[in-house]
Amino acid sequence: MKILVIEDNRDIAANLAEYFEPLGHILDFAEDGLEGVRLATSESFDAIVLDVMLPGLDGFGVAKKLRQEHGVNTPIIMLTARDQLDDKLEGFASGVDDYLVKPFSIKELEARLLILDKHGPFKNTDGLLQVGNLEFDPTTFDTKRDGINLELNPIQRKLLHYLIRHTDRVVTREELETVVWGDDIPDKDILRSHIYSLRNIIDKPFPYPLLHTIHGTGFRLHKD
Amino acid sequence: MKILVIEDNRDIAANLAEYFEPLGHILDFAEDGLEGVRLATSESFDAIVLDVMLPGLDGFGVAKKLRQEHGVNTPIIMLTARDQLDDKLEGFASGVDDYLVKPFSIKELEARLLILDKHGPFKNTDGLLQVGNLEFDPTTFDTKRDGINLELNPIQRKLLHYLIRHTDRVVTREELETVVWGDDIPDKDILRSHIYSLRNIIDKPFPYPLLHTIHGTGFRLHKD
DNA sequence: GGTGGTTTGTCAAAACTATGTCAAAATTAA
DNA sequence: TTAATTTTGACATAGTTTTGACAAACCACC
Repeated sequence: MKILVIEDNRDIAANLAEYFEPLGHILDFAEDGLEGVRLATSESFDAIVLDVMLPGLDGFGVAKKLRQEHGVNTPIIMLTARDQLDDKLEGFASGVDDYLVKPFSIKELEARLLILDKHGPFKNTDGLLQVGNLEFDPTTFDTKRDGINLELNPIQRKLLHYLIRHTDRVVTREELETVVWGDDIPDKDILRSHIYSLRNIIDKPFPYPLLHTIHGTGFRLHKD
Repeated sequence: MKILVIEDNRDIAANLAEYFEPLGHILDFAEDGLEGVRLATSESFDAIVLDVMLPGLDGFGVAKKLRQEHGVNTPIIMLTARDQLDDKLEGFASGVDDYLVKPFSIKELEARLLILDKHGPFKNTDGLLQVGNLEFDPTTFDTKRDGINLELNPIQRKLLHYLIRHTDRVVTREELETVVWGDDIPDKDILRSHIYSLRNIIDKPFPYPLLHTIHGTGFRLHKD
């Protein structure tokens, strides 16, 4: 299984790695809530282990953000220090799938993770992002408009993924450049070419465009 | 939801009825293990609430019977008086999906039932896995496509097993490398050769390929 | 409403990188 | 030792990204 661990306590994180990695699982770590959200939305995992107490955005916030804003439906197990019913209910209300109270047994965590894995991909199809008739599935990379399959290359995918997650909002050129190149933003204005080619695929063959230019600022993906 | 409650304590049963029925759920009751098995196999439920301590066949026995002998994969939530790790692990090993320690909060039970409902019945994982006409049995390693037996070597098996468990999802090179070599990922790009040889076996002799390359990211096993 | 500077769109060729292919060498297991 | 498996490297191919040059659109100012 590929598991995302969102936990600021390095001892716990190290323990999990030590136990699960030799069993053939792949763990990724985030040390705070926002980093967790970033990872959970940019890659695909089989499960997320989420601590409640985190610097910045707490566990409930992370779960809500993932479920409501990003349409991520990866199973989440929440870890908490307090065995309080209200915490659990708040967790479940935030979209959490299971709940473990610290100190927890790593074997119980394993058993619960395996259960979540067995349940497999969810029956509902959210996780699928869409604007109007354009849709993008971040786990399979399937991209369609009007039911027609579109083929994107890696940069086009990153751009569309970011744009579609921020549908209707104006996204600056710098944001997009950071999404694609991280901190090594090229000095030339290469983004232009990529936006051009993205448009050729997602807009050109269709009656009206979804990707609009905001002169002097950036771009905006929206219907109408 | 339609819920089967297997519980010999009438007070608890009455409480559950009192709480859940007004919420629109339908409850059926069994007072011992065998009666529970009989009901669970003769009707279809969305979830089963199962006490461990039962006259005759106990909860573990009921779960095992349902899963192994009757192939019932309705989600089961187990109730126990003791908060012992071994009990929980035995429960999970018997095929139970969740676990609650008495005295439990009825609201927590409700939250957990709703989650199980959202997940639906789990897929059988010890049975064979398949995509299209390709099948792989993780216990015997039998591999077939179009009914024709295929011979895989250990690395090819690991790759196929991982890919087929994540059918349709884009799997990164890094994931596959971790699956095969753990933390000692070779510095050269050896994976390429193994994918090549895996393809020679599972795709080359057949009219259309199932293993697709996602340039810049990894691979994806899927039909069409 | 024209004018000049700036930003963005267009496109194809060049530079680059990732992947496919295969056979021989090295390693490991029987 | 023999047989099977795994690694290596070399070359071919396919796909991606960058570049640069020109055109069009936009904006601010007169």
